[in-house]
Amino acid sequence: MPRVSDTRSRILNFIRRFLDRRGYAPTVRDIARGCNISTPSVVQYHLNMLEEQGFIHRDPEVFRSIQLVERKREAVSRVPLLGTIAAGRPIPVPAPDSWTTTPQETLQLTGEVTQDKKDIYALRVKGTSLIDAFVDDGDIVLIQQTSTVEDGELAAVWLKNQQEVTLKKIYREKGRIRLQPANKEMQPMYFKPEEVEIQGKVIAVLRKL
Amino acid sequence: MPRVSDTRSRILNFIRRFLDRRGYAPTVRDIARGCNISTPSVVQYHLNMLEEQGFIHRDPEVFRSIQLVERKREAVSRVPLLGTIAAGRPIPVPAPDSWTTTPQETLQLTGEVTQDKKDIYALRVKGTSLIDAFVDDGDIVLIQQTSTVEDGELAAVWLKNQQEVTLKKIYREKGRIRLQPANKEMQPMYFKPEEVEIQGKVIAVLRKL
DNA sequence: CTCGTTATGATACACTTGTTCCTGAAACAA
DNA sequence: TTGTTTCAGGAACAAGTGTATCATAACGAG
Repeated sequence: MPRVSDTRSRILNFIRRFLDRRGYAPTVRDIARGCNISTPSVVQYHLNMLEEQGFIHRDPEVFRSIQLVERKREAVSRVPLLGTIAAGRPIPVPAPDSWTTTPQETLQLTGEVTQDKKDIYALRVKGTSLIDAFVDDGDIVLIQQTSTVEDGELAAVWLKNQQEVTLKKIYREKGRIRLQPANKEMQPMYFKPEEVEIQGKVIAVLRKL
Repeated sequence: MPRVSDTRSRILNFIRRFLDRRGYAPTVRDIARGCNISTPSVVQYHLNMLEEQGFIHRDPEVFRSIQLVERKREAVSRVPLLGTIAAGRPIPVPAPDSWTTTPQETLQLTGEVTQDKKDIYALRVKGTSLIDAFVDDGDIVLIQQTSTVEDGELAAVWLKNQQEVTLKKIYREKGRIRLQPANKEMQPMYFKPEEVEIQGKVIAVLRKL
């Protein structure tokens, strides 16, 4: 982390305040006025330095394009709440392109929660069929749509014979698949590979009270 | 919610995509190009309509000042992670002013998760002593520091005699306090009012996998 | 049909804004 | 000294940009 000169930290703070209060970035002349700098060229000079040092990002020639790198991690992504997950119903898995177009309920979550994963969606849990995964009625499950699940990861699994969905840790063993409940006191279940259908990977569980 | 014409919803979607991808708002000419509109004046016309209908906000004469009203709630707040919650240890409850001063681990969460509550902090759960509240080892519990808890709310409770902390729904009955596990199959416990100490209210539970 | 509303189009103006080029001061090392 | 780096100030340019004006088309209500 390079040191920041006095003027530059004043500029950074001004950008922060400006973004918080106005919702968009300041121009070089806004900064000049706000930091008692008499000319845009000085601001331009410091902005170039700040960009070199990795504090901000700008798109050349684009007005009001200053972005704070420190706020990139606070990026809020909108996770579509696609439906409910219940014992006797398969997980609804629509086409990814319909996620953004269809106006539906969305959760606004930080990367802190989504862990910066892409292609994730949320489902609300209905019923107490998932208590062996410590997931209660009303909880929200964040699922990453993926076909490849590592051994030991918590997966959303559709059991074809039982016509039932569960959340279990998955282990591939010779000739069979072991589904291990998160609750260590419960026994694992074994299935043939063709009996289970992996719907996705559970990224997070959110319970709002 | 007023109806949105076809062109206007296309414009709205374009603004959404532009904000997501670039981090700042488009100009009227950006929108014109992106929505196959031949002239800025048409975009201007629709932007005025969208502002009247309350979908967007603009600062007059300011470039790239379009803001989506639907995204006003995305405010990110930093929630301090104050320590761990374990069976045999009381909940650490430091003075609120030390939350902001001491540099510690913080979670960046949207109002979606914090439910816009104030005075909240987070604790990481250690051990499986809270499984009767469907809270597993490693989960993060968001707690609002408050002395008043409504009946039926999930509270963080310190049991003085047992020297133990639990998360239970609290009910005040005549001469005693009933602590009801979230797990409906488990039996409630009864205590004298002076035996329990309410530390706060559980706002949310977050499990990252 | 006529009329009013709504939507689209072309053009132009005035201002905003990023950028560049120049000068110069201050600090510091060789 | 000399040269280099960093920072500040002034002025101006070229392009970007919000906006206004006028004209025209589409469309439904009466």
